Amino acid sequence: MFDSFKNAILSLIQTDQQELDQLISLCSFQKFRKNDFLSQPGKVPQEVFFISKGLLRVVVTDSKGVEHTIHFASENQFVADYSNFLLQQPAMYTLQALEPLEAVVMTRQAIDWGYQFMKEGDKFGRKVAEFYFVYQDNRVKNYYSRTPKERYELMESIFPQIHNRVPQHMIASYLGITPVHLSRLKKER
Amino acid sequence: MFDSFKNAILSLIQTDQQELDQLISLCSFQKFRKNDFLSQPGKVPQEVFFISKGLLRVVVTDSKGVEHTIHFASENQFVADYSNFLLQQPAMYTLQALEPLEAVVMTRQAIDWGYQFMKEGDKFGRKVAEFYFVYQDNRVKNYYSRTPKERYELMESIFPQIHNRVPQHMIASYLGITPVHLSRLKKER
DNA sequence: CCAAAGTCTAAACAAATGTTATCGTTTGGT
DNA sequence: ACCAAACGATAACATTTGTTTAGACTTTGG
Repeated sequence: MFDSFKNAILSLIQTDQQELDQLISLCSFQKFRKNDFLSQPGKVPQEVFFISKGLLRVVVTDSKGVEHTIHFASENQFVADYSNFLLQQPAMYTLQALEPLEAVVMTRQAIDWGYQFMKEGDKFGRKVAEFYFVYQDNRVKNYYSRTPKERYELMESIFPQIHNRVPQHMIASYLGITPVHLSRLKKER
Repeated sequence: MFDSFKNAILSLIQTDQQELDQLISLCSFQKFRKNDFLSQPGKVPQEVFFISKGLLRVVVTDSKGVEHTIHFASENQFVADYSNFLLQQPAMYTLQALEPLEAVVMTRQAIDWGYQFMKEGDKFGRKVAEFYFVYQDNRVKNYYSRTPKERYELMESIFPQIHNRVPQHMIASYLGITPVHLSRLKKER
C-alpha cells in the first residue's frame, strides 16, 4: 500500500526501515472516487498527498468564479496547496480527483516529525521543494515565451496520453485558453 | 560587506560565527555596472547571487529572439538561474543589472559545502527553495486568474516604487503584454 | 435502455491585444 | 552643451483570442 511512497522517498534520500515505518505510522491512506475533492479553498491545508494511483487536477477559481485548471498530477507525485500549507494560510486551490484515486496522506505532524527526527528530513524537504520549484519555473518560462499553440504542442509531446484521460476543456484551461480556441488550434495544425 | 548576507541566513536557520565565516570564505563579493550581465544563457550556472545592493532583471529569450523580462530582484534577495543550477544544465536566463549592483557570489562549492557540513545546511536550502516555490506558484496563479490590467494593479500595489527604477517596456514584458498595450491600460484607468 | 448531461466542433461576431509608425521628450555619452 | 539613442504616448490597423449559440455525438446514471 505504501510501497511507491517508500520508493519515492528512497529515490531522494538515504534512510532506514525504522525511520520509514515511523513516518508511515503518522500517515494514512485514503481513497477517492472520481470527482471527489481532496481539498477545497478556505481552510488551512494540513496535509500533503502522495498519489499512488489515479489522476487529479488542481484548480484555482478567480474573482469572477471562473475555474482555471492549473495542474494535473498522477501516480508517484506529491501534490497539495503547498504554498498555503507552508504559509499556513487558507487554501486557494481545489484538488479534485479525475479518476478513482488512492493517496498517501502526509499530515503536517508527519512532515514536522520528519524534519525533526529523520536524519535527512530537511534534505528530503529540500529535494521536494527544489523539484517543484523547477516545475513551476518551467511553467512561468513557458507561459512567457511560448504561444498557446506552442504550449499545446509542447504538452502533446510531453503527455501524449493526457488527451485520453481528461476532457479537452480542462486541457484548454491548463493552456490558458478557451475550449473553443483549442478546438480551432487543433484544426489549423 | 557580508552583513546583509549573514542576516539573511540567520533569518532562516540557526548557525554560529564559525560556520558563517567558513561559508563566507568560500564566497566572493562582486560589483557590476548598470547593464552588466551577471550571467548569460548557454553555460551551466555555477553560482547563486545574493544582492546586497542594486536591482537586476531576469530575462528569457524565446525562439524568435524576443526578450521577456520575467523577474526583478533587488536588495536582500537570492537570484540565479536556479532551475538550471540545480539540474546542472545550460542556463536559459540572462541576469542583467539595471542599476549599479553589488552581490555576494555563492559558488556551487560553497553551497555543497554548506549542505555537507553546516548543521542546518539542508534546512537552509529547503527554506530558500520553499520561498522561491511560493513565489513562482504565485506567479503561475496570478497569470492564470488575473487579466493584464489586474496584474498591473497588483504590481502597482506591491511595488509602488518600481516605476521609478525600471523602464516601462520591461514592466510591460513582466506583465506579459506589449509596451503599447501597457500605455493604453494606464490611460484607461 | 432511455433521458439527461457532458463533450467537441463550428460559425459569426466581439473584445482584447499586438504591430507598425510617428512624434515629442528624456537620457547618456563624449 | 550637443547629439544620438532610448523612451513613452498615441493612432490606425491587424491579428489573436474570447463569447455566444447551435448541432452532432458520446457518456453516464437510473
